Amino acid sequence: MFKELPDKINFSSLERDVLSYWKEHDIFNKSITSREGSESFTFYEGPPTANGKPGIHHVIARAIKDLMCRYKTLMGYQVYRKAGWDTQGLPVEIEVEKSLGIKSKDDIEKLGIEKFNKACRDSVFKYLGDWENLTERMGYWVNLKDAYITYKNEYIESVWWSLKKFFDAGKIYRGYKIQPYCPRCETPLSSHEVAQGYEDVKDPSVFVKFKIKSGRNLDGYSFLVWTTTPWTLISNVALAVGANITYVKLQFKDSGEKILLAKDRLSVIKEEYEILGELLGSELEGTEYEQLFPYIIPEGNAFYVVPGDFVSTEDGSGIVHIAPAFGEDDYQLSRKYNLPVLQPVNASGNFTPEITDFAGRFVKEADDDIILKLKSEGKLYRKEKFVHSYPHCWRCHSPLLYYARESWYINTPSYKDRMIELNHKINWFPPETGSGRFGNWLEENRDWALSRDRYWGTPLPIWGCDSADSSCTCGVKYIAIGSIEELKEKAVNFREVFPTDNDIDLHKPFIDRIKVYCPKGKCEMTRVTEVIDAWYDSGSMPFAQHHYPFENKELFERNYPADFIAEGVDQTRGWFYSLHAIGTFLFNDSTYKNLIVNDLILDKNGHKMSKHVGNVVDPFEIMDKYGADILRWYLISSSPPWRPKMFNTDDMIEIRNKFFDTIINTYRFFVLYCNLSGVTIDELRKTEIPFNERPEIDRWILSAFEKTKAMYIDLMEDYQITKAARLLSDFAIDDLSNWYVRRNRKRFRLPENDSDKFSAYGTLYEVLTELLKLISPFAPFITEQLYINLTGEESVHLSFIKTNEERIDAELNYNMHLAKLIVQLARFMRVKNDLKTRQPLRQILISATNDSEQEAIELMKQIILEEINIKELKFIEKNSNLIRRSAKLNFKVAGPKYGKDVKKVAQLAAELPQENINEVIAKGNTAYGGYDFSIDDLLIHTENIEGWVIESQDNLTIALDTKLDDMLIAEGVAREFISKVQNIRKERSMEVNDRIKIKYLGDKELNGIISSQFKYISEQTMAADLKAVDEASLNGSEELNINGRNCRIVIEKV
RNA sequence: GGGCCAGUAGCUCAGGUGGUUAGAGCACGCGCCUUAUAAGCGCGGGGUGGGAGGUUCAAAUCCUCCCUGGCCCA
Repeated sequence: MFKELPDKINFSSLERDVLSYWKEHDIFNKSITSREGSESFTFYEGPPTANGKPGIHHVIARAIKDLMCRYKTLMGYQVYRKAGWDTQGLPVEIEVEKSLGIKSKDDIEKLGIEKFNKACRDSVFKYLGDWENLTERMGYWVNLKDAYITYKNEYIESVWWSLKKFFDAGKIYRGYKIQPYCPRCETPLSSHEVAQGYEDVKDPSVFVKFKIKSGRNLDGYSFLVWTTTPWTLISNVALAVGANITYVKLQFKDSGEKILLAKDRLSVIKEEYEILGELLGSELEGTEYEQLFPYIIPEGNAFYVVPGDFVSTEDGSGIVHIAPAFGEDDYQLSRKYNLPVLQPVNASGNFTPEITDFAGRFVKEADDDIILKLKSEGKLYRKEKFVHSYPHCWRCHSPLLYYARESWYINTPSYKDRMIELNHKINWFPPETGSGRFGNWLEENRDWALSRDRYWGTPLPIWGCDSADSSCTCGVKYIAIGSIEELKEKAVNFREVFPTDNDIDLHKPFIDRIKVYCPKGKCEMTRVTEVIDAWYDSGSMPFAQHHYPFENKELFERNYPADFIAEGVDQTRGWFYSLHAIGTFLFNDSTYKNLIVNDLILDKNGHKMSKHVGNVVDPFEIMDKYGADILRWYLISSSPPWRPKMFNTDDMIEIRNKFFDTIINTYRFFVLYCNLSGVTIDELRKTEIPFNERPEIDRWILSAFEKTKAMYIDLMEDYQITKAARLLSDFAIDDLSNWYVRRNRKRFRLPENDSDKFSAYGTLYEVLTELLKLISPFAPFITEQLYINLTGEESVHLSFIKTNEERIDAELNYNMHLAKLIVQLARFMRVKNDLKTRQPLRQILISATNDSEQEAIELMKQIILEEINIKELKFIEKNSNLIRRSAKLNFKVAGPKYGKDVKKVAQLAAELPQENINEVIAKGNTAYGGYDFSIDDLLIHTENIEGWVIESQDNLTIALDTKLDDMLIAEGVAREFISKVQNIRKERSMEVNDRIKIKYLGDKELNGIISSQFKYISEQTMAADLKAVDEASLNGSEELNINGRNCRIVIEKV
């Protein structure tokens, strides 16, 4: 007996049952061990930070990862799936700062780094439970027990190994550069961190007047200068102009004030003016002006005009203010012209005491007062506010400042070309993310700002000579340490800091206490203070997760590079980049071969989900309500994952009703009849009918299924998961359920030993079980339950997808397509002529366009006739002169042939006389209006068949014989009567094999018809008794309308 | 300001190497089929294919510009 399903399935509880089954039977583990020795499919898990709650957007990425891994397992690959956690870096520190009520680095120092880092370590897995629950509940198979954790010594050691490689190759250097800097966290940020944090803000936009000191005929003029960061004006040392830009001298009509600006930027001047002359930027070079804010008097030459090739006339005034400490271009210019650098801002972003008016104030907040001061001194021309996107700290949301700072860099541009080259090998889904967003990023690759002036991170394993500048003559400034072993060897005081190996903790503050000997042995070295960017940690996971190269060498090599990764689009310049940058250098190969990028999940109305707005969807709630299968199916099938998705729960109901209920009901149907007739799995095996002996319709569904499977595999191999899901849905609903099962219901009720019945059982069984395999990567729960019930095997996820492409019969598929088309047309005609399908008709007449089509229809005859309830199918001779046809030009063929004449030719084709049409059908071509038409040039439609009502579509034309005789009418009545009885049975929830007694009373004619159809009606309705009775025996009767005749009826269960 | 993506029915989405009635599902109305189905089928209403140009015999599809939205960058 097959297990029956309850009428109402609670997906959520079914899924929980499956989860405990998996756990109990260790199915996940078996899905890996059972593939021992097979080719491996390598997947890398991008580590999430477990100190934030998981959301719905995590479900989509994990659903994608899971389904590809499950699919590859079904295809026979061995797929290791090691989980991982990103546990270090600023996000963790910020959480801890919040919970400890700490606001700055000073507070951390006061608390003590040891305590602070311990708190970080403890907080890392704050939401671990939520993450594990989500992972398990949604059915994401990943090995959580053996997860890599980035703060572990082993992990850090591998990272050190890689850093030493970079260092020894001369790729890591200490540099002085303008960096985006978070004044709150007091640390520089890497470019990919900056990329995370753009926000729209309202900033001041001011035009300032710089008064010219002396110059050729420029006395009394001021330079008009535009800036959006007034606070940097205090540090101004120069102005830049474009050498080839034309500038104008103008005078305001009202005030008489004289101003200089680029000619192309005159639109910024609002009042009336007069132009007094033009000159080129190059002529302005060297012009001196008065210092705007004389708080600090710099040494050396300053306050004059220099040329800058970055100056444009796109916005502003065409004159750019230069503050070398606060801009990349500015800094480069200061190097070139030996300009002084004014840096009156401290590490917290506050003005230093020299700036008397603003001392101690945060620079951005001083903007407004600086503007006021400019105004009161008559130096302000105009101020506005404007909204633009400005980088903010991606964790604490403070606006970033651009600072000249010293820190450590990786010289990634030195191998940028190789990164670009290797990127071409990667299959990006969608490709435009790889070529556009990622490709452009590589093209403009910058040095990776590696170091962070923070605490909870992988310490940069670089030690510097304590006396490098003065007494020491060894000449070794810095060395990198690449392993614990190496550290032990070179350390001065290893056992003092770490008495035993168990005490080793590579983090601050301990590691900072270790001194090492200079390689020349003369002096001691101290570790630099910085930790590294946490993105470097995650980008090291391919090797660090296996503690390579210290352990698992072979394991790593077998699993590098990854065949597949998947994450959100926000990782493009995050994890995708760090993997690529590290992998390219270390292994000279792309770290991943294929990747699926998923976009954001928005709310129903296309807005970003945010706690603030309160439109966040809780994945647990959704899974409780609809189930993980449906959620997963929805996320993958509703639109390609790389398009922003508007999350709408209504769509999930539709998916359940249409797709999942159809699968489940197909299963129910199969099980119902198997159990009724006592057919078991064993019996199915014993009674298997050879493929070639099965009826056409069985061979058709198997052929259609194999075709679907082949397409599915093609799509999945190409990571087209959305199309694959839709394909399965279409097959299950249209072909399997609504055509095959519906058409063959009767065969499932045939008497016991009928081979036709066994063929139907066997066919449906096979398609159903195999189909469940294909669906299982997407919806792992329900498929598991049904598959186990059907096969008695341990798990669908341990099975193999096998192809039987030789069963694909293209001709048969086409024939069935034709049959469906004819059926559709016939139904349409019935509706038009008010003839319901239950009324049998005498004959259908079909005009086939050619012999092969006629043959095809002949083969499908039985199916067509049954489906539309017609007695006979006949063909009209294709050259019968009863047929009136019309022709239309086939543009696709005729277009290229006739070119400009095509319109004229189309006109001729439309008016082609009947004889010519007949000729072209008979001979293949005909001459008309000076053109020779071949059959391929034309689309021929049947307009009419004399004496018939017809309908046509494409090349098919059908006619119905709508005349009824007594026999047909009687049969129609019988079918109507049966249908009514069946409906009553259904309403009363009778079992399929319950026997009944029917008493009825109609008019004389109706009674006659029913009794003449006695056998047919009794059989169909499972009636043990069917008799006409009189008024008196009709207690509790129901009133029926049988094709316009009244009839009363009583039905009783026997 | 630059890059990428999207704009097709009230909603969600197909199609897209140019070929002349632009499709599906949901929702709405009418009808049909059915003792597996909350399913299915037919018909109907519903579309300036974001807008404007251009190339072409022919553009939803190719090109240019613009508009709107999203993401990314400066």
